[in-house]
Amino acid sequence: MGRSRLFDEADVVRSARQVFWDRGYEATAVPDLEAATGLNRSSIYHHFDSKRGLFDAVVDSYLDDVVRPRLAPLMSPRVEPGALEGYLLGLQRAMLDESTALSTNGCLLLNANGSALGHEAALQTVISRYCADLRAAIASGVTAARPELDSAAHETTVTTCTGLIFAAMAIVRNDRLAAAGMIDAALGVVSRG
Amino acid sequence: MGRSRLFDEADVVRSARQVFWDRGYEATAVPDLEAATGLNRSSIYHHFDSKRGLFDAVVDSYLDDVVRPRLAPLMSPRVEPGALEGYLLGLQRAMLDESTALSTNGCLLLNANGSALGHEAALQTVISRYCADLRAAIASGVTAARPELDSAAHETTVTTCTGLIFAAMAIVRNDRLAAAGMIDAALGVVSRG
DNA sequence: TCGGTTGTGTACCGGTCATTCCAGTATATA
DNA sequence: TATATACTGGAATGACCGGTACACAACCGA
Repeated sequence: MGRSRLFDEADVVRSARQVFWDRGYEATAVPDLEAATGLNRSSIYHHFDSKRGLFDAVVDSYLDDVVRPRLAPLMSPRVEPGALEGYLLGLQRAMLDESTALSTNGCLLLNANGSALGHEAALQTVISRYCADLRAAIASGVTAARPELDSAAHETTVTTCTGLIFAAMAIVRNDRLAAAGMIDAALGVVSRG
Repeated sequence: MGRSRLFDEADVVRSARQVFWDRGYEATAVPDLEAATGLNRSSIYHHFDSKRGLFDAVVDSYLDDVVRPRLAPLMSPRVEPGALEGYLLGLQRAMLDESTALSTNGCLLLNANGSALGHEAALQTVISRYCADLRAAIASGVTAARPELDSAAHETTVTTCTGLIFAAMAIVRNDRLAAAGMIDAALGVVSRG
């Protein structure tokens, strides 16, 4: 059945992810992707069809490898009372560690949302689902942490907590400490408010 | 002293602002700017030195014409108790009105922060100052609205309110109603929490 | 060993990028 | 009116963009 590929697709997508995450879609050139992945142009186009095709694979891997692992404890059928606090502390820790892509670049999808790609229907759908999933996970965490809240207070707490996470991811590129402060505020809202 | 210019600089920068705001810096081409401003390439380069020079002028005009007017009631020496609520309601109204650039594009500076320009020192400085000014304005508004809060509660309220504004601006492109919900949460935090 | 199939490398494509040059035009001062 | 100065239009610049064509290399099943 022909020659077998010489690269590991997951590795390639991860390398490409770093570049897109760092520079954004528009500012990333195909030669940058060649250099980062070690793949030749023709291989990239053979396996991913286009620069955009590789970006779509990167988005999938971002959701699978970056977003979901962190969110997993909040998406299980039985959520621990401390799961949300654990999630927030883990996020804060990553944001304060300047060696992580999260702290230097924020959220790949929120960044894309603010770029020209943010007006594209296909990506909008992905981002909408991402937001909905994140919000649902936070809601589960709030339910587990604060089961006594009435419906309105629950809703407010979820919105505020989710918003502070978005805010932290939007600003972490510019000011890590400010982002950490947003997460602190989220921790406070969950535990006290 | 030679020929006088045939265009109004404020008009030109405002037209360019719409394009940069909509597409982001990288995805905006000089021909797009020619079409939007009505200026020829040579005039653009003569007056603004470069695409980047025009973008810098656009950033200034964004701060002067978009950000500061809204924030003005919160930056005066005497801030009304209802000033922050008024600011938040005005922001929410603009975000729900699909004909505004704010609702379709979010914040020009936060979008730039998430693009490749976000790694550039010069723009980082501008964005840091913007964040600091916004936070200071919110702090004045919180002081006026909730003078009874102790220092810690004041700080938490300011952080939460500022964060929810960032969150709303980060997500409004994708989901106007979600953004409006964030502002609602901010209103709740200011009035009750 | 051999045909068919898949993966990879080199070279190239037309198009567009930001930028520059320069000739020519308009105007303010002298 | 003369001249210096500022502004503008059009054409051209080299570099780079994303994408493609094609030959060859490697490997599978037979």
